[in-house]
Amino acid sequence: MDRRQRKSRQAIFRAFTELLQEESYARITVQQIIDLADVGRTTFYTHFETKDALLKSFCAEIFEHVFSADLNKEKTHDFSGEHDTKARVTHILYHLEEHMACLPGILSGDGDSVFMGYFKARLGEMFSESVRESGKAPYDFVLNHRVNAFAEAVRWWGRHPDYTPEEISGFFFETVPGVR
Amino acid sequence: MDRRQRKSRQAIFRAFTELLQEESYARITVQQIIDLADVGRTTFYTHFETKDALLKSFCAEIFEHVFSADLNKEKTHDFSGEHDTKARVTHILYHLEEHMACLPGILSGDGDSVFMGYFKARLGEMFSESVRESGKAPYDFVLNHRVNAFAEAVRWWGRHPDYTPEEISGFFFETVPGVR
DNA sequence: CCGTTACCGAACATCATGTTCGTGACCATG
DNA sequence: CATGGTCACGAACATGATGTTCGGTAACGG
Repeated sequence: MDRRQRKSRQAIFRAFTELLQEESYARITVQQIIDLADVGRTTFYTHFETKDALLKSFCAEIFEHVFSADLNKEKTHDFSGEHDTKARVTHILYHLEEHMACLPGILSGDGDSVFMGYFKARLGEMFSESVRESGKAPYDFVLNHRVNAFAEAVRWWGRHPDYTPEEISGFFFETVPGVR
Repeated sequence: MDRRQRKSRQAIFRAFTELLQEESYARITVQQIIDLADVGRTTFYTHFETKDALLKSFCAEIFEHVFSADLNKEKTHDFSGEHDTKARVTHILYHLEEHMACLPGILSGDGDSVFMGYFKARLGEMFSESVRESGKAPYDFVLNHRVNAFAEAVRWWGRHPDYTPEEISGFFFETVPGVR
């Protein structure tokens, strides 16, 4: 890829992350992004079709990072049973922590659905095998509950950033029993 | 209040609910509302400062209805302990069911935060006494989890409308143990 | 060195929100 | 019924954001 392309793309992402730490996604304008990134308006739109497309790429990149790192670890260790899931969850939290500063900006208002959409899809895969059909509640309901419980735990974390990943993980497993 | 005022206000609400059943809040324009309500643009803005203000009024009205009816019932019966909360929850679900058709429109994308903001605030009050400090997880975390679990149960219900309020209530208490 | 490709920036089109204003209809009083 | 005050009307306007077009310029890579 052309060096100029990389530079522009990088500058846009950089500016975007910076803005997200001070303002909610909905209130960030393309103008602010291109001013801070110091690229032309046209350049922005050749890289990203819309503002939403930027957010999507951004989220996709975060989660690829967060979850692929997790998969590597999984290959290396290959635990089984309860311990494995706990380790994975904690590990995910560690990787999410790196992007913590952006979370409030993304999660407030409009960007929420994009971010959570990606996140919950990934979590759904991860928890899908952990649900046992036991009571009357449909599989779907229970899976949905666990996915949301974890997503909300992360959101809660964003408002109480002083806790460690291990603590958050602990709170989650304590509050949502039955996860293996 | 002037009859003309009531008529306009009612017409706007009516049009809004109707539109919400077919389109997400974010995609509904003021133009659509005033066309369907058959009122002037000026009229709309004398009744509601902004489009968001309309949504807020709308949500406020729904929840006043849903929760105040619940409080009446509470006064009449005044159960205590587990049974009471279950009855209240089921009752809330019954009242929410009346507005079910609007939910997908409100919950997708932008309106979500307004609706959920109101909803969770109310639920927070309701569940606040039900949380016992037992494990390591902070009170705040546990309360947040229960509130969200219920809110998400309602959202799930919106995607699976064939279940009854009792069933949803049952799923909720089965999935989230420890609620009194 | 040269063709290709990306960037620039200013202007433009479009669309939705919210405002202004003069006019006319309605309503609650005397 | 009369009359003053309130509300509704609609067209035009201001604003602000998104996304597009285009001719010119500079950097890249072979």
